[in-house]
This record gives sequence, C-alpha cells and structure tokens, in this order.
Amino acid sequence: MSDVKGSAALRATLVFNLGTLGALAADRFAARVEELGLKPKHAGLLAALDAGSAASQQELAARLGVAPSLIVSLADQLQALGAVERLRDPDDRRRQVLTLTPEGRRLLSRCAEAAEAADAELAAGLDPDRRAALAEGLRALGARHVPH
Amino acid sequence: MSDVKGSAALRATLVFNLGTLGALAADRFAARVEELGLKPKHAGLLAALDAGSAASQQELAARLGVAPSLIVSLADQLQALGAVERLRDPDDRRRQVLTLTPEGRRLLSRCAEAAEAADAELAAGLDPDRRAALAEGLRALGARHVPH
DNA sequence: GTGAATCATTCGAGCCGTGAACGATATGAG
DNA sequence: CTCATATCGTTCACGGCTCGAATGATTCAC
Repeated sequence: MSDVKGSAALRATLVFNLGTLGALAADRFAARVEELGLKPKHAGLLAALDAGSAASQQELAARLGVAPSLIVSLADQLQALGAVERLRDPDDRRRQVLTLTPEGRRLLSRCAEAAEAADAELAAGLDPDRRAALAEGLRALGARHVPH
Repeated sequence: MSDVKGSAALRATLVFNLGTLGALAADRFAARVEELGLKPKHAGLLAALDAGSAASQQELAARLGVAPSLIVSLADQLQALGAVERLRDPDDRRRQVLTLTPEGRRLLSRCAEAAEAADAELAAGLDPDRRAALAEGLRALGARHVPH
C-alpha cells in the first residue's frame, strides 16, 4: 500500500493515506529495531508476552495472528538472545510456556524507545493540536477494528 | 507492523497505530481490488499513469519506488488486460512509453470505488468530526513525508 | 566511429510466512 | 486399562513477492 500514488481520486482516500503512512511508519520502526538485532515480529512477541502473563505458543500465535510454526522460530531466536525462557507446562507437557527474562524486558523497553523515537521523527514539525487529533482518530479507529 | 500487540508502552505509540491500521487498510483495499483481478501495485501503476502523462517504465519505477523489473511484469499483466498500451518512444527507441487505454481508465475508476468502499467500511460508526480530524492529520503527515 | 551509458527484459536468488507432515503427550469412550 | 482421537510444538518444503545482476538493443559523448 506504499503502492498507489497519484490519481486524485485515490489520493483523497482514507485507506490510501493510512496504507502509505502505515508502511512508512512500519519501515521506520523496523529500521530502528533492527539495530537491536530484532525484527518487528520479535518486538510483537515480546510485547504480547509482556501484556498477558505466560502463554503457550499456540495462544501467542492466535494473539499475533500468525501461524504457530512462525512462533517457533521467533521464540528460537529470542531464546538465543536470552530474552525468553521456554518451560514445559507441568500440567500439560505438550505445551511450551514462554516467559520474559529480565533481558527480554530490557529489550522490550528498548523497542518502546525505538517506537517513540520513530514517532518523534514522524511527527516532527506537526503542530501539537493536529498531532493530538491524529492520535485520537487512530485510537478511535483502532478501538473499532483491532481485537481487544 | 500488524505485529506489535499488547504492551501499553508500544500500543500508545503513533507508529504502532499507524502501522497496525495501515496494514488493515491495505488488506481491505487489496481484497476489494482482487475482485477486479488486480493487486494493489497494479492500481498503483494505473494511478501513476493517470497522474503524470505518459511515462517510461524507468520513470514509473522511480515514482512507485520499486525495481524497474517489477514494472515490466506489472505492465505485462495490465497489457494482457487491455488496460495499458506500450509504445516505443520514437525519439528514443529504448524507452517504452506506457499509456492508459479507456479500459485502463475504467479499471482505475473501479479501483477508486474500491478505495471509497473500503473507507466507508473502515470509518463506519466513527463520528464525522473525528473522521475529518483523522483525514486532516493524515494529510498533514503525508505532506511532510510522502514525495510530491 | 568507438566506447560508455541507458533502457527494457529475463532470470536466478532471498526473504517471509504458510500449511502439511510427524512425534510426543493428553483426553475420552468403552 | 486400552485404544482411538485430538492437541501441541517442531520441521520442512513450498509459494508469493521483490530485488539485483546479466543481456541485448539503442543512444550519447567525444
């Protein structure tokens, strides 16, 4: 959606602007997070772990809206970084329970910093009223469309 | 960027909301445009052709921010649909000049309809003031970051 | 006229995510 | 208790998407 350019009729559209700027924002965030050795999905997984308490990989896959097999490799990499621990659930030894380590929490907070830095860069030179209105509009839209 | 979920610090962020909703908007648009047998990039190419006047594939690649080789296959497909014409530029026979056919213009306007329909779906139940503020905020942001 | 630059095109490669297997474990019916 | 069935995590092969290098045609600079 960084796609559609030109053509007044498309440019005037909400989906067009949202798509374009969304891709831009995602790229900026990805660039910053890459310096931590992470992809956005890694940050997503860390955040999901921080939000709910310890969860199985299936639950996490559902939360993030990705295939369970993807969680496996994300968790592998985060585990290699010492950011998460895998524990067999003693009540159901099929389940792998993932938990954040202190290092994981540190990484997550650096991801949050990255997001805030990207925010500042994106909103630079935007007058505060407009920025607040934008944030509020996005929040309202998200409330209607993003699960939870 | 439909990634990062949970974790208050990230959720509060502009990039997070923009990224999430941007991906959502892009998906909705893609779904509608697919019924026309097109991908979003095809719509992007049509729109770019409509915006500037006849352009070489190199120029189009630059405008869309993609590799020239991608333009080739997009143009191939659009040509097969009868939406664009390829003409050798008589002043420089290396260049292929792409132009919209009437069918191309028809398709483009249906893409615009798809975008508007996706808009309506997205903004349903959002009060008009908020929606206007959102559109204005996005416009201002785009003006600062999207070329041209 | 000759060599360097530019265009469109083809083709191979890389990244990313999915879905179909598979083994281990758990659950329920008889 | 036992066997059939379902669920979890894991591996692996594949498809979609995009890029970059190589190629051939054409133009440009000198």
